[in-house]
Amino acid sequence: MLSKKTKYALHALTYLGKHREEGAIAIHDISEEHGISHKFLENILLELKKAAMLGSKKGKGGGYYLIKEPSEIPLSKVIRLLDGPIAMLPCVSLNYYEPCDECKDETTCGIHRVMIRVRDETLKILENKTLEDILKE
Amino acid sequence: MLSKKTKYALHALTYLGKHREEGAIAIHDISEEHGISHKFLENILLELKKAAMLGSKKGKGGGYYLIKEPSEIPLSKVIRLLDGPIAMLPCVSLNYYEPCDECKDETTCGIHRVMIRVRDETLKILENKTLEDILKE
DNA sequence: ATAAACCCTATTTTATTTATAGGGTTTATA
DNA sequence: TATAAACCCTATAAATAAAATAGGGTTTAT
Repeated sequence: MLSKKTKYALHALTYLGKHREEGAIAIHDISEEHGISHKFLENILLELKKAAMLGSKKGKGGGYYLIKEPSEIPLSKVIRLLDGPIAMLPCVSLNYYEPCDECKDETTCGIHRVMIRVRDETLKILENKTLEDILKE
Repeated sequence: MLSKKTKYALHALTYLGKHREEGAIAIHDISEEHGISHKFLENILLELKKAAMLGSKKGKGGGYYLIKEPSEIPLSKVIRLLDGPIAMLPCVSLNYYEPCDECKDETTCGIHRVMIRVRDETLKILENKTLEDILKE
């Protein structure tokens, strides 16, 4: 299951995408729209900014805005940033690999093999679907 | 990520599958093989039994054993039993549906739509891959 | 008889997620 | 140039969920 953090991030990005023409959008506007605590959302937006998905403008009238085309923000990137691994097992994670400590030999583990397939199919979707796809109804 | 409970369950089923000819297998044998706490594993095996995947035999020489062909135990069933939903969002779960409380309208939510696709592709694998597939190397 | 194993319920521990708190810095604009 | 609006940072608390432990009762093969 995706964490609330990730869900909030996706909703925030969607909101920023929809209001892209209006320049910087205040945290407040987004947090009210989706009933997210202002401070919690702030942390998330900062992470998105550090990851070069968002830009920000300080001072009165400031806020956040997309600095990439929605088509250039794959969902996989957002999920990995806020949630970590997409894979169902650490031993098949591409970005957060760790051996499973229950498993003796990865190369002969049948569970491992199946989970690689699940990972690949999931990534096929999440790396190709972008914010743009979410924006269009 | 799959919980340890699910991983333990899969390993236990695999072990039981491999030693199917030997009749009832004691918890102890499995917990030693995979370094799982005896009591914790016991809980898991009981759940698997309640779900009609395992049978058990009491008394000296007793233990657990598969009561289905490995080909009749899809991985989706094991995961759902121990971990709950397979979907990435409650609002797209087939077996554990709940509305997302951040989301105003499910029918127009782009995130919802993508996650249905992820769910379907994941299930396509996990419902067709069975214990049998895990058993063969 | 008894030891081995099943069966059950409750509690504790640990980790993770979610949220809050509080304050400092920057900057547009009146 | 004061000030309000918004960014930025670190730390901590509260809530929830996962993992493990505890302890004891019941069944049954030998």
